[in-house]
Amino acid sequence: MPDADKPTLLVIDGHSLAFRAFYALPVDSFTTRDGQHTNAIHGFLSMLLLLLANEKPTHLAVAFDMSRASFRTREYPEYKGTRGETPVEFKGQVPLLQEALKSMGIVTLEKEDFEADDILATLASRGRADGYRVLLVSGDRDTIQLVNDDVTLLYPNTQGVSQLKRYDPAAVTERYGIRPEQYPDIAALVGETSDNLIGISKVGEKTAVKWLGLYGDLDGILEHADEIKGVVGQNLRDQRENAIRNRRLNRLVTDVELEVELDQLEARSIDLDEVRPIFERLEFRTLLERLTKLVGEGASSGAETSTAKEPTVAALAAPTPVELVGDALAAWLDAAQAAEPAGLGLSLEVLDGQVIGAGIATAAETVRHSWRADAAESTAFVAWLASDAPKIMTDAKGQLKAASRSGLEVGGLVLDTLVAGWLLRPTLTEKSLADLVDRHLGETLPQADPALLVPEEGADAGAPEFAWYTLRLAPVVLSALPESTRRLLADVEMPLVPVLAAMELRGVTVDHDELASLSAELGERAAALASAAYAEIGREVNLGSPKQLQEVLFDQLAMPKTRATKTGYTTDASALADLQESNPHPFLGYLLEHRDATKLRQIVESLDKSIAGDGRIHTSYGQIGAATGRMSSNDPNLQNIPTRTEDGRRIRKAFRHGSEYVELMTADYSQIEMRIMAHLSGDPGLIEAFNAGEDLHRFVGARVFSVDPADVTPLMRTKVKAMSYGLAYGLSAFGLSKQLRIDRAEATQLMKEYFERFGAVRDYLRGVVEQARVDGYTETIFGRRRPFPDLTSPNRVHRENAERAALNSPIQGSAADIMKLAMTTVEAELAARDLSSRMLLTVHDELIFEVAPGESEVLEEVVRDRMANAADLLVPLDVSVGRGADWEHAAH
DNA sequence: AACTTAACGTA
DNA sequence: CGTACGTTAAGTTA
Repeated sequence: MPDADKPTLLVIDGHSLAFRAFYALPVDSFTTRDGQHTNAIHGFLSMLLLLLANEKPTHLAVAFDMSRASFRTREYPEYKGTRGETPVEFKGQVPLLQEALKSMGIVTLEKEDFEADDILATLASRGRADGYRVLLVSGDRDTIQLVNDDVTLLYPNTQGVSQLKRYDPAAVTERYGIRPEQYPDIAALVGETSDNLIGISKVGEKTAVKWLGLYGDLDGILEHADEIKGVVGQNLRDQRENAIRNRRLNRLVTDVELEVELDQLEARSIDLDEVRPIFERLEFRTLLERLTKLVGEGASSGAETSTAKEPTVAALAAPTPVELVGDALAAWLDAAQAAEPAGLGLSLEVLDGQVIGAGIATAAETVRHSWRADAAESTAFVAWLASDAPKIMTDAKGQLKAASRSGLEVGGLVLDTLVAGWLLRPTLTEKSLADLVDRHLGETLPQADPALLVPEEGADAGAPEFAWYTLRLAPVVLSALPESTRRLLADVEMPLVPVLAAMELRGVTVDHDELASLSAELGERAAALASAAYAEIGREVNLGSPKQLQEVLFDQLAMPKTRATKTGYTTDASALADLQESNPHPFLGYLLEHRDATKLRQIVESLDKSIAGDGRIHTSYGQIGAATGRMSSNDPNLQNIPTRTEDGRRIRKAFRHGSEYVELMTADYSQIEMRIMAHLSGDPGLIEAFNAGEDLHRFVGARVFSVDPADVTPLMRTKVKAMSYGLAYGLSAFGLSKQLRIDRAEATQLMKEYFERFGAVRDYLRGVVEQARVDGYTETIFGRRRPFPDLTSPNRVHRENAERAALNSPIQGSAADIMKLAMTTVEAELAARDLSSRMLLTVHDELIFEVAPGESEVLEEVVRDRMANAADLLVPLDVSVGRGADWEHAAH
C-alpha cells in the first residue's frame, strides 16, 4: 500500500522534547512579564507547529512520564540515578505545556509505572498493525528499536529542537551499522550513561557492532563469550550480568494498557478561541500568528489530501525586484519616498569589501540597482544615498564601510533594525536579519539552508529582499521599544553607527618589527622557564594543559587540592599563588612565569597577524555585543591589551601614530563608574569627595578610617580603593578579604565602616535590585534597559548572580551611554571644525586619537569639552589626557 | 571538524 | 563567593 494513502500517526515524547528545548533556548528571552519561564513550552510548540505543517498527521498524541519512578526503577533502583534533580524552572513548565496542548485539542497520555517511551512503543505497534504510517518524536535513543518500514523516528540533533533527524531503517543502518531492532543489544553492551546503565568495560559502539555481526544478537554473543580473546573478552565474561540487566531494562513495552483507541487520537481542527487565552498568558505572540496561519491553510487546502512535497507557504513574500537605473530610478525613488515617509528599506550588496549594488524597498515594491563608480546611470542613486532621505538598514556598519571604500556617501540612516532589536532584547541579541525576521515577524527569511527539514523552494534572497524585510521589521521593532529607549536609539546608538564604521576603517598603526622582537624574546624566555620547570619535576609535560598540570601538582607533588572545576581542580594563577604560599615549590614559580610569558606572546602574535597591508590594525567594534550597552572589540580584541606589567606595556609601545600624524593622544574618564554611583545614589559624602577635587581614594580613606586625608597610608588607600571598585560589582566580604588577603572579620569591618560613612550608596545598590525585581529590568540614566528574569529564580546561585549583575548594570551601562554619546559628539565636532586629527580606538572609558600636525591643543580642547559635557551629573566628569609617540607614552 | 572548558588579558 | 567582554590551546565529541 502506498504510504500516501495511509493515515499518519504522530506520537511525541513530551518530556524528552520539552527538556531538549529547555536547554536549547535561553531562559532569558523566554520569560513572561510575571516571571514565568516558557522556553521549554515555546520550543516544544514551535517544533510541533513545524511538524503539523510539514507532516500533516491525521492522528496525534503527546506522551509524558508520570514521574521518575517506573517499573524499571523498581527493578533497578539506580536506573537514571545519574540524572540530577530536574530544574524547577523546567518542572513548572510541564503543566502549562499540557494545558496548551489541551487547548489545541491534542491528546496527552501518561501511564502510572511506565515511561513515555513505552507509550510510544505501544502506539507504534498498534498503529502499524492498524495500517498507519507512524512518526515518533523522541530524544531518547532507546526508541531507535521501534523503527521499521512503517515507523520513522524523528530525533532532535544536538543543537536543540529546531531540527529533527529522520531515522528510517536505512538511516539507522547508515548511522549505527545495524538494523533498528539490534540497537538495544548495542546499548546493552556499551551502556547508557544518561540512564546510569553501566555497560561492558572497553566496549564501545565499534566493538559491539563487530560482535553483533559475528554472533547475531546479544544472546549469541554471550553464548560465544568464551571465544572472545583479550581483555575485552574477559570483561565481557566478568560483566555479562550488566549487559543482561541493561537489555532487560531498555526493552520498551509494546502493550501498555491505554485508555484511548487510535481513532480517538484523530487530529481535530484547532479552535483559535480555545488557544488564545493560554498563548496570550504565555506571551506567545508569534507562535499564535503561526498557528493562525496554519489553521487558515488547513481549512483552505483540505486536510485529507496529504501532499508531502508542498512547501509551507509564507504569508507574505517579497515583491519581485525590478532592476532600475538612471531617470527611471530617480522617478521611482521620488514616488517611493512619498509612499514611505519614515524611510525606505536599504541593503547594499557588498563583494570583497566594495559596493556592487543595492536593494531598495517600499512595502509594495522592491528595486535592485547595479552600481558602477563611473556610470551615469548611477547618478540618481549616488545622490539619493548621500542625501538625508531617511533610510532603514539592518546591520548597517559593514555596509557603510563598504560604501566608504567605494567612495559612496550614505546619509539619512535613521534606523538599524539590528541595533533596535538589540535594545529591545540586549541579553540575547539577534545577530542577523534572518534572526530578526524569525523573532519579530515570525517568518523565515528565504535563504538556502540545507539543514532545514523541508528545503525552501525558489531562489535565495538578495539585497532587494533584505531591504524589504528590513522595512517590515522597522515598525514592529520600534513600536515594541519604550519611549526612553527609542530616544536612546535615536540620540546615541544610531549616530554611533557611522562613527564606529569610520574608526574601523582608520585602524591604528602597529609596528611589526617591535612585535616580532618582543615575540622572539618572550618565546625564548618561555622556553627557558619550561626547561627549568621540567627539571624540577623530572619530566616534560605540556604546561598549557590544565589536565597534565593537575597530575603533576596533585599526584606527583602531592599538593593539597585547590578549588574544584567541572573537570578537576583549578590551576589558575591565584590558586597557584596560594599553593606557593602553603607548599612552596620552585615548579610553581616557573609555571607562573611561563604562563605570563606565553600569554603575552600569544597576544603579541595575534596582534602581529592582524596587521593589514597598510601597516595598521583594523579591529571590529561590536555595538550590540554587551548586555550592559558597552561596545566590544574583536578581530583582534584591542580592549585587552596588557597594561599592568612592564612586558605588557611594551606591547602598547608598538601602537604608533601614522606618518601623516605627529602623536597619539589618549583621553579617559577618571573613575567614571564611581562618579555615576555618586550621581545615582546622591550620597552627599561621595559627591563631596568628587567636588573637593582631591584624590578620591584618599578622601574616602580619610572618612572610613577617621583620619586626616594627609594621614591616609598607602595600605589604607589600597583597601578603600578595592572596596570602592568592588561596590559596583556586588563584592562580598569574602571576595574583599580574598582580594586584599586580609581575614574575613577585617573585610566585614571595613565594609561596615565604609557603609556607615557612605550609607546612601548601600541604599541605592539595594534599591536597584529591589526595583529590578519589581520591574523585571534595570535602566540606565539614558533609558537603556536590561531584563533580569532570574531575580525571582528559586535557584539561589542564579538569583544571586542576577542580583550582582543587576546592581552593576545601571552603572556600567550609564558609563557606556556617556562614552557613546561623547564619541558621536567628538566625531561631529572634529568634522565641524574641519580638523584632520582622528578618533581611532575606544577602550570602555578611554579614547585614543591620532593627532595631526599643529592640532594638539585644539584637539585636546575639543575632546575634553565634549567628553566632560556628555552628561550632566551631580558630580563633574573628569577627563585626563595624555600625549605621546605611542600608546604607552600617551598614557598618563 | 566543531564544540566546550579553563585560563587570562582589559575596563 | 566581583561585573562586562574576546581569544587561545587543550580536550572532547561527532
